[in-house]
Amino acid sequence: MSIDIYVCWTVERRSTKGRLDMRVTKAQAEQNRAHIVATASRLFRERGYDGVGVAELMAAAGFTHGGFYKHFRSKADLMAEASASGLSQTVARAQGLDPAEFVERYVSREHRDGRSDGCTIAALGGDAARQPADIRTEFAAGIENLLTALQSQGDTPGDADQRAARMMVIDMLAHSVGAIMLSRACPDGSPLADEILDVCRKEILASLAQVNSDQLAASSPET
Amino acid sequence: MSIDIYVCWTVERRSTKGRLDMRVTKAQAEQNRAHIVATASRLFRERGYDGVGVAELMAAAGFTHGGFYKHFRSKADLMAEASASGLSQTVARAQGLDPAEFVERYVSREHRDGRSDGCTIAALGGDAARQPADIRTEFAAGIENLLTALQSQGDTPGDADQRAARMMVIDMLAHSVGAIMLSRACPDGSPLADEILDVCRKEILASLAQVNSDQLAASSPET
DNA sequence: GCAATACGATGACGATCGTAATCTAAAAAG
DNA sequence: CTTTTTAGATTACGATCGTCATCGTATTGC
Repeated sequence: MSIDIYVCWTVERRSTKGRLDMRVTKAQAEQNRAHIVATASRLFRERGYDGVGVAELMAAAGFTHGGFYKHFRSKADLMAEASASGLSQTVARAQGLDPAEFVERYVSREHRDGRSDGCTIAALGGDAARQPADIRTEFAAGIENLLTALQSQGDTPGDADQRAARMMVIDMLAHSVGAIMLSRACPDGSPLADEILDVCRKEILASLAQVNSDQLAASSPET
Repeated sequence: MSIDIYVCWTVERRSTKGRLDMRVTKAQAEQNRAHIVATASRLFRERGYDGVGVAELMAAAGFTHGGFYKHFRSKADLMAEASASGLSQTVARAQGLDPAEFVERYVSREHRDGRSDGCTIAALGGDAARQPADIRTEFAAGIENLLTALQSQGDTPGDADQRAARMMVIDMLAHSVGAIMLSRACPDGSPLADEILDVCRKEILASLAQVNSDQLAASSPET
């Protein structure tokens, strides 16, 4: 997943150092741009929007800071794009998972401890709330996409109460996000951090199971 | 609530401008320090730890930035103190509320739209995860205090399964925090933002009611 | 092939960042 | 009363911030 196929020809290029300045194919440039966005998405998740500067970001992608504004109109623009990229990655990973499977992976120590490769909502949701409208719009779209992805795999095949399924998924997502964020706010080896995760995973799965059994009961006419 | 009794003698003082530099009572200094912490707690909640500089912070409190290091060893120190202050405010407000009352106030539009006066966990939890250990320790302590405050008012009077009550409160808190953060990440007038809040409030209250009825059923010996 | 284009490097800009030294005068200590 | 202490203002440090101007060159459009 998220293989990051980007071959580091740029490093080679920069190793030639001094004066061998060479221009780059249109396709290469596009690829470079995508690589910058991917790098930004990772770095922002790790240290927050304000925690990474343009220069450091470009350096991490294998470039100098000068070329930045050939690709993006501002840092805020990149923030929006990197957010969208990260969010769609989360959506892609949720595809084909039923809610219980999603929760099992989402509310886990591995996810909590892997900020840079984890869910953008959990990593940057708190920061996004303070950002301009276009970034929050990306978040809303990402959340909406995640909802439909999770709903499509739900156990409600198809009838009028897809509304109930949507409600269930919204609630489950908020619950899972809250569990991760609360756990991450605690010190690293903290017992409370693990307790929060374990308790919430159990409770969320239980409430999913209960919804399913309610549905079963509703579908059988008697008792 | 949180009346901010701090009388603005400092403004008067600063209006005297130029050369009337006067020293301040030990009690005044202590009061000033507390005021700086309170101002920082509010500003940090509004704009994040990285979103407010020392100079702006001191100016907001009515001082120049020079005196800062007479009160705090570093900005990180103030961040820890401001966090602790904000967290204990949240705990104080939760005192005497049963879980349902807490949820009703917490998972609300008023709370979501009032970042600077709202819960520190919801406002800075995402940022805290990226901060040094001492700040996360403050958060863990604050969360623990909030848990006991909410548990003390729960409907479980006192027996061996206080563990169940604790689990319930942990789960409810993570759920509520997630709802607020998710809603805040959406654009200002967004329907999704309100939908998340409404759905989650309803579901959290429902699950609280169910826990209560389960308890009732368990306490009565037959059926 | 020639001219125009544009990616990326280099360097610099004003502003702001966290931190610190210096100074002043009144409160605290004696 | 004299001395010491210290809260807070002023000023300044070096680093970093986001942004931009300049330039060179290889790619692109003709």
